[in-house]
Amino acid sequence: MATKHVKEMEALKEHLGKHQLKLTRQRELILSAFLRQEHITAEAMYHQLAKSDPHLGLATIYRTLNLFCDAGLAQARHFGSQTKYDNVSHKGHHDHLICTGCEKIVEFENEEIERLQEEVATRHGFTIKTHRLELYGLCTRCRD
Amino acid sequence: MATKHVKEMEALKEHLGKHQLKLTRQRELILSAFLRQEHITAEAMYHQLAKSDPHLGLATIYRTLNLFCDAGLAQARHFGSQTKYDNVSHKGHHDHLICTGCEKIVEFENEEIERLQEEVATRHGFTIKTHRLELYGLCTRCRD
DNA sequence: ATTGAAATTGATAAACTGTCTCAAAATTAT
DNA sequence: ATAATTTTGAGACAGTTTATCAATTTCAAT
Ligand SMILES: [Mn+2]
Ligand SMILES: [Mn+2]
Ligand SMILES: [Zn+2]
Ligand SMILES: [Zn+2]
Repeated sequence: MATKHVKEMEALKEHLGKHQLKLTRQRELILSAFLRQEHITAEAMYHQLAKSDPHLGLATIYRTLNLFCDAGLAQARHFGSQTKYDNVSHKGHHDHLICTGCEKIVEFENEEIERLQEEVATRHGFTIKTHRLELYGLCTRCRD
Repeated sequence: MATKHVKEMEALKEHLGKHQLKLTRQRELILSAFLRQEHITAEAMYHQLAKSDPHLGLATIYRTLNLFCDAGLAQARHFGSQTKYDNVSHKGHHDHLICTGCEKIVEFENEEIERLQEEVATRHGFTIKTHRLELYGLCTRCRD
């Protein structure tokens, strides 16, 4: 465990240092759980961690996942009814294909689309900071 | 008022007819208000209509705007914290540029992007039903 | 190692948005 | 007009996330 997720841990520590925040047992725990999962919700992580740490509060998980967003490790996504926290620390930015049949999520990047987005923005005098592209449909399996 | 929004009124009536729903004073009122605004929230409309119709219930507005979505006149968007109802009756499908400085929203269409989306989906075995593309950034005015 | 200021936590209350309930009212077909 | 059916409005309720605050933990300075 000391060998895994070192880079992300460093990134977190750097953010903490810059904002006079502290490194706690909970933050380490939640980071480790976060990096082990994709597109996880705060509640899902709460129940998952409750098995080994029954007293970890839900509020702490929300706070910490939001902290990861501030630190640039995570990004909040609004697919279903609950916010999903997406790991963007090792992968860079990416967008999503979402199957409305089985909830499967496929990540993709397409720099041609990204380029055209810039073009559209420029044409309207905008400077893009972020964007969100989600394609909803049916995967192969669910189409049959 | 009899001359305006006739087409949308017809579309609504057609949907009502097909689903044994009734045409009420509230539905006419809310349709008219809806077509007068862009990207409006249920609450904003509630307060707006309260001036002339203090007893129009918030639930009725939510129900009716959702009805418009079913009828294909409206589309729910999730920009801010509240759902915005977007008029798609006369315009067709479109995506959005959103200024995080002044909340300005610019609509755009780009069939090249749409085509590339299809391509990405196909490559992953998906059949797209809908999609959502939102570009967040600063407009000309807010950049200075 | 101890101290103490500052940040964090966990439990829970509260906020917020949207839907559900249900009796009363309105609509539409007969 | 009558009656069957749908709709409405008021408020209760539900789901998700944030705020509150006393107790605990961290960490920098002794
Ligand atoms: Mn992702
Ligand atoms: Mn729009
Ligand atoms: Zn599927
Ligand atoms: Zn602006």
